[in-house]
Amino acid sequence: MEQDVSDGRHGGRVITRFPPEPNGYLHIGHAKSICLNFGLPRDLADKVPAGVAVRCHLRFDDTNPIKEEQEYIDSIKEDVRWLGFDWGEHEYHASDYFDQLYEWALVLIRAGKAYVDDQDGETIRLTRGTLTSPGEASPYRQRSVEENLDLFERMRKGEFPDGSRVLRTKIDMASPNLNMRDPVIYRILHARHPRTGDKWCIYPMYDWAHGQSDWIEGVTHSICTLEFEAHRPLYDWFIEQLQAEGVQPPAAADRPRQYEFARLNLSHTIMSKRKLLELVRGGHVRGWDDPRMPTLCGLRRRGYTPEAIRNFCDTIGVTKYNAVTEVSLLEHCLRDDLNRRAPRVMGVLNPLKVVIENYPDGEVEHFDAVNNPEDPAAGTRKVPFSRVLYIEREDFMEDPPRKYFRLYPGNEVRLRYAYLVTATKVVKDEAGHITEIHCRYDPDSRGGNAPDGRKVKGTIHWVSAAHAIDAEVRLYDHLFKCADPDDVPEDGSFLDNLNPESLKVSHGCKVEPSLADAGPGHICQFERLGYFCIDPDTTPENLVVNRTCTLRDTWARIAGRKQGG
RNA sequence: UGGCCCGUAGUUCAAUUGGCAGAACGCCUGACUCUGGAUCAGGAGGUUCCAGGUUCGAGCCCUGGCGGGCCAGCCA
Repeated sequence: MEQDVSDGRHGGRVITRFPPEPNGYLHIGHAKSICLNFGLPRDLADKVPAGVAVRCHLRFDDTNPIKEEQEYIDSIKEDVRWLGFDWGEHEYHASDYFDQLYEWALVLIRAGKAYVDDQDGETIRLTRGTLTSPGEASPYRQRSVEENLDLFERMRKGEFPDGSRVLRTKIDMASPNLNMRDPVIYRILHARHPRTGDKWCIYPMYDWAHGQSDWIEGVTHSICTLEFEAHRPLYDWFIEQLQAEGVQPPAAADRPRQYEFARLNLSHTIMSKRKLLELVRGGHVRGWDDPRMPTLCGLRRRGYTPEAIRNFCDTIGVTKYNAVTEVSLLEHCLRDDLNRRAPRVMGVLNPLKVVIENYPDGEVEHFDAVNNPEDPAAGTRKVPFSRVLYIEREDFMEDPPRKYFRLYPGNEVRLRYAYLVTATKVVKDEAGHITEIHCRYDPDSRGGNAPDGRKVKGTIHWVSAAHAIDAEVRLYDHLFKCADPDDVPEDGSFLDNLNPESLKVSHGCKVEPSLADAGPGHICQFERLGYFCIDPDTTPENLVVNRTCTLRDTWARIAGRKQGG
């Protein structure tokens, strides 16, 4: 689509825009649009002669002051930057064009192509007709230019209450495209605008503001989602009418074209701003940045990286087919990126005490541990080892099934980077719960190498009890328990599909001391467990860690398969 | 029941614009490994929604169906 354009149209210029309405937080669906709009010109930059404009604007579609807030504007800018995109000087607001839009509305009125309608919203709706029947003309449709000019001026001055009058364009009440049945382009809203304050009490509708904003900015490719397809004839109509009246935008740009693509749908989550808001308001999540939310700030807190999200957006492609992408693809992109960058550490989520019987009490050794096998430049670190350790409770079984090659009585495993140990004794409390394991270590296996070359199947992670840092770990799962949360019976709600186990908090987890210096946002891999990041809730007394995602776990699949029969 | 858009592997997308239907993810098998991770190799998986037509040749063009989406805000 865009290749055709780079060979000729618009003089080679490619100017796109990302046009959020500042009425909520950006989510992964917006990321698709951001990557598309910013990515297109970025990728074309070196294929175009010097001096030819190739860029993406950030434009806030702030035409409805009732729903929009500065808070959202700030968060949107932060999120777009975080994703790795830069709009340079090209930050705009539809509200920047309110004066121009007003002037152009006058042009339409003078040309007899717009009129003030005194009917109320209900009446306008009723007379618009239906999908199969034409609408009826408003009794005010034939007002004189002078009367329209006068009324519109008085609308602007604030002489009329909200909802009493609107400015409509005169197109075709019988059009099969409902958007062409004399759409409203101005409504009266006595509301304070975050940017223009009380200057206006009439505000342009989306259709009137969007295309003309594109035109003013010299946008060449106005890329939006599928539901605006039916608006394209209107988009074109406005510009054609203005051109017919001899209007040119200040920049004298040729007219922009609108293109549509399918918005992102992700399984196991929802993307609707309204429903997201419902989750927040209803206390089903802790806020917009809850790590289970598909919002960009939620994903960021969860430990997602901009690279992972961008790669995901590249992978899913762009079509007009209304598709549902599996979350597993997003998670694959996440792991792919984290695998390359996340430093490895050892952490024990569900600690089980291990005493090395034949290891001297009070002695401490430090072993070299590789920070990232995928990145030699990441170097190594020292990990302390002593007589009393913690291992993962799941890494010991008193009575193991076949093909279980972790610790069990009599079996030898490797404590990663440290020693080979063999379980000798199981200690239990009165209730029969295992409270600790005793092992013997092979002093000749220092560093984890079998002196005689004997094969040791299992390698498990551990943390020295005396040196461990306590941590609270938050384990996340999909927010919804089924692929399509909106798939509910007639009287049901998407809330019925919330996954009750989407958050599990583990207290008393033990992590290696190297994590002491890491601050909020720090990402790492707990070996064999998954990727984790430090949550902003962390205090000097309480380390809080989010599990970003698990590692791919073949054993869990095998075990699950057996259980499931 | 009007108009517009879309139908290719379980999923997301390709197919040099009419020339042997492919990739990635997922799934399965194997190799390797001091992460049961990663990596590597292999495998299964298709009536290209259906039916006609044009053509030497159709996923692609034409006609008609079927299925899905969007549109009746003074939201965007």
